[in-house]
Amino acid sequence: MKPRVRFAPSPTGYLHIGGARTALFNWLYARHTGGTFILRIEDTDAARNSQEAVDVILNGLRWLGLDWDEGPLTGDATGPGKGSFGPYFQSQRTRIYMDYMQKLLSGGHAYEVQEGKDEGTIKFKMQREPVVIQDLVVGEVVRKLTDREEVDPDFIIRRNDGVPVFHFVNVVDDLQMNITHVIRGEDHLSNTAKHIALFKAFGVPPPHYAHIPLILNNDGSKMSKRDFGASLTTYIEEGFLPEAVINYLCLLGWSPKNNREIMPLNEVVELFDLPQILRHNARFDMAKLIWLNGKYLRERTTTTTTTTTKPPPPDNEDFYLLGISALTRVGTPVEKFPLAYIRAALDTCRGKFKTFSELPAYAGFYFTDKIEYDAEAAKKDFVPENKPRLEKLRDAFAKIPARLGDSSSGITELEGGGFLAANLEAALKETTKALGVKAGVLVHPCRLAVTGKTSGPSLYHLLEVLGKEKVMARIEKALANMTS
RNA sequence: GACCCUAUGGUCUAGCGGUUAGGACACCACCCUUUCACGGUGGGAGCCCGGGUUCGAUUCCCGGUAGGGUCGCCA
Repeated sequence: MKPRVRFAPSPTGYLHIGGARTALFNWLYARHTGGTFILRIEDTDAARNSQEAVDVILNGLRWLGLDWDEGPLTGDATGPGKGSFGPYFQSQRTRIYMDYMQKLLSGGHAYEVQEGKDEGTIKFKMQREPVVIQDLVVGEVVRKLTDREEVDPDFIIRRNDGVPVFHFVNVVDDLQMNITHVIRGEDHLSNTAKHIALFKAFGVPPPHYAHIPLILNNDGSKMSKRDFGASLTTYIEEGFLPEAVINYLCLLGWSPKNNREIMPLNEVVELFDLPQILRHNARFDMAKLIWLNGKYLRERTTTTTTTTTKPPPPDNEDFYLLGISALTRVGTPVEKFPLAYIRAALDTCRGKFKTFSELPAYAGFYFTDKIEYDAEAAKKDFVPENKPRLEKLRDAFAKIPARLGDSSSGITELEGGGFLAANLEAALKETTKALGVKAGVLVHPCRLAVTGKTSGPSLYHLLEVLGKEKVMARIEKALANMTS
């Protein structure tokens, strides 16, 4: 029988990065074995459930590329789904729960509490002996009763308002949906004893269990909602590439064991299996994710192109889209600039940054005329002796004719002789020669004058994209700032 | 408090009875370069502690310590 696995999140309004990895491992196992990956929404706690909260989960999984074979198609609990074991929202399965609850009651495995603090609830008669759990990741675990359970091992499976509780519905669903392998976070390991007892009471063998270690913060503390990076939404918004996030998640708690770091998902699908999952928790290392993201980003957009060279790689529309949204997100008025200019500007940034969130700081100078000079650099570069040098450079640039339409059009150009990177470089080199200085002597003050920063895209290409008008104005302004 | 899981550089990991303990991120230095980034080269940094078992333990066993998890009318 082919494995049937499920990811069963509760719609809390966000998708935890650890939950995303649980989904990934389930998905990987299903794809590796040719089994079925099921998405089930555990929305029994009606109070805080909403369609939006479910959408967060669906969108997150879709963004990661984890497609499910059975489960809801929309965030609407009463809406359409696919698969023949539905409904896939627990809120829609009351009938099923009532039937199974009845089975337990009539079989003498559960009873309604008549008095005391638990009055009105239904409790499951839990066994008093230790439960043996055969875990595919952890191995054999003998779960003994805790001191409190020693007093009363029975646990509530239906609240006094009639709503069945997690342990019960979880088991009923897994049973009714023919789940063969339960792959979930290790936080459920202790609870598994209850689940196994429940399966036993229903007279069926429990599924195989595989408890995967948790993801902790970089300092080793538990990762909760508040911690940066805990929510998958963050990665979507910060402009991470899904393939980088997936790749990183694969490497947390699992290893290809051949020193490989960057792996396409289909290769992971081939190699992945449950027994080789690590047994210890992993700390989340944002720096490594960022490095991976940079790798993928560069792989996708590595060609440095400008208006004057060949057209940008064809399938990189999303590079512009992601770039524009990153800029817009922090209030950069990109809409005031022609698309061709924006694209040309973004092209000069290709391969230079690791996440799109770095872009605004990196390329902001393209979209504002208020250049604020890096104070330390200004002290170093805007010195009296550099003033005549920068003036010389300005004069050299002045001799180069502007492109038609200049700064606003971005693509129109003069035949070979305009304000282009190659010509600008030649002019600068010539000036340095005349001055008898090294290129850096002119490059640094020029870059600072035009961008306000000490680092950024290729100077010549950036000047070309900016256009003669802006370049000259910015150099003038810088000169005015310098004392002779 | 009880119960469960875990323990290789700062982080992710390979190794699991005899290895110069391997790789990656991060860090430092140098090279490349118009800056930055990329790419090179080199470097510092590790088997949690204590007992066993063994000719020999990072590797096996026990204890401790530390971290994490669970014991809910949350999931």
